[in-house]
Amino acid sequence: MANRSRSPRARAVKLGARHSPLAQVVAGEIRERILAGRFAPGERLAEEPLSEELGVSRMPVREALRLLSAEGIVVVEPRRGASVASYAPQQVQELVEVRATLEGLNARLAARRHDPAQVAKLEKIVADGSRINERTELSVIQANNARFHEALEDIAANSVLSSMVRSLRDRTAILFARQSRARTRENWHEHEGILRAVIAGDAELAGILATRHVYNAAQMPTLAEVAPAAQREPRTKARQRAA
Amino acid sequence: MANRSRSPRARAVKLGARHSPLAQVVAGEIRERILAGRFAPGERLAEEPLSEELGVSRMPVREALRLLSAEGIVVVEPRRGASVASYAPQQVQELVEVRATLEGLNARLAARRHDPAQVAKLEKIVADGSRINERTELSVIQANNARFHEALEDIAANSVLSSMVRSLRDRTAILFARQSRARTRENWHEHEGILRAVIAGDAELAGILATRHVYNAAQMPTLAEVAPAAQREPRTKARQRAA
DNA sequence: AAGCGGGATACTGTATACAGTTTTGATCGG
DNA sequence: CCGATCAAAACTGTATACAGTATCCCGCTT
Repeated sequence: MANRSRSPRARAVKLGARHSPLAQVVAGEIRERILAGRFAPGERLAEEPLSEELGVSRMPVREALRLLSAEGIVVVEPRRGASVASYAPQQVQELVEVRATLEGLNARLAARRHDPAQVAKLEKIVADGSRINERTELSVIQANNARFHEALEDIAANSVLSSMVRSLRDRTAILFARQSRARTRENWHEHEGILRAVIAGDAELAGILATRHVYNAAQMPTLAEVAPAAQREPRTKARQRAA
Repeated sequence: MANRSRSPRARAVKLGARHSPLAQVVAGEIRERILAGRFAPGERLAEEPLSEELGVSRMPVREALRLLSAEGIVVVEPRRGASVASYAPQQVQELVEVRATLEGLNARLAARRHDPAQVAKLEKIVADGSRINERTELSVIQANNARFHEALEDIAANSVLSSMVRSLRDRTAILFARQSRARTRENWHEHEGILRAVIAGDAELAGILATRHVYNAAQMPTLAEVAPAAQREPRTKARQRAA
């Protein structure tokens, strides 16, 4: 009963009115827009305009923004509010380093625990993937990528790792969306290689491939390639380098 | 007696009244209590009681709880509110795996970028640390540990990595607080080894030592030592809360 | 005695209100 | 024309209000 007078908030799309955690719904909506590029990096996300547009009060929006901030795709500054995260080259490098490492761990874990049922799923993904090429529709490619990652995460079975990697993927996704198109084929070949290593149970290889895959996608040199600092070479104390 | 005939917000310690981001202050307060064990794992953290106790309204408390939830030391369930995170053995294992990997990366990065000024700082920490033993006051030990970690993070200079590692440290801290006492000396020796490797610029070694250090502290076999694909259960979905 | 309503209670989710701070914009002086 | 100044507008931070849900306790039924 008591059908509330709908005066307060009745306009706009009424994304509210759902009986689920509103903040999450709102977060999903905003995340989607960010990842789709409808909100540009650096753009400010004021609470009130958003709340009006989505037809909810400021509180769920505020909470959603904090959520996204925890995911790293939004930045909240003390008395300035939220804006879409935009990463300086330095930070991109940082993100990639960490993500490469964790994707490596993920693949290694997956390979270690390979069980028959899961392997079957992987085989299927490999098969489907081989049909992908540069002209494949973007959404199909993305769907396949998503399946690849999900399957690997499922097998690795480390929820802590999963959530961190996912966050890193979102953050880098903002950046590499462009290049990914051109790398479609290599991309898939690399995925394939990783899957094969996992299927074979070769943890070491799977890890290395996954790590390198991230660096490749970022078109960035791997950690090992970058630093000649401590190379093979008899240990001659700490070598300061003037260069 | 639904009457709250008290002046709006006048009692309690008045942690508010600061002109800084209240939610952060509150988060700090709660975090401290959790890490100090004043809130036990699993204990529920209702918003209203907390807000009364801290002398602020529910909103900053709510926000603080979400913050802590992002850090992983608090869990927020849809219509049940927040409670102190409590990890099942399975998840502890997961946390350790990830943390070990990231601490390894951190040490490797630090070793790679070793610059003279920073190295001097490390030398000092090594020197101070050598005076530590089982009877050293806990706070001193903790301070030294903190310095160790901070210095390493500073040198590694990867802010993304830093924040993730820090979160993982907090989460595991809840668990290993106990054992750490007994391991004081080994602990320090291991730190020392890591620092020496970093000072020498031996990235490979520093990484391995740091990774192993985490597994040791957790008294858990390293990834490599675990029997590959030994025990495997069909991946139970999620642990439902019964009762 | 043990399970079953039924309601009081305690909290969470969301909305609204208001004070205090940035940000913006426009006016005035150089 | 450009820069400084000040006030209005736009937002954030925090408080309070209220509806809707989980919880818990207690008496009732079998």
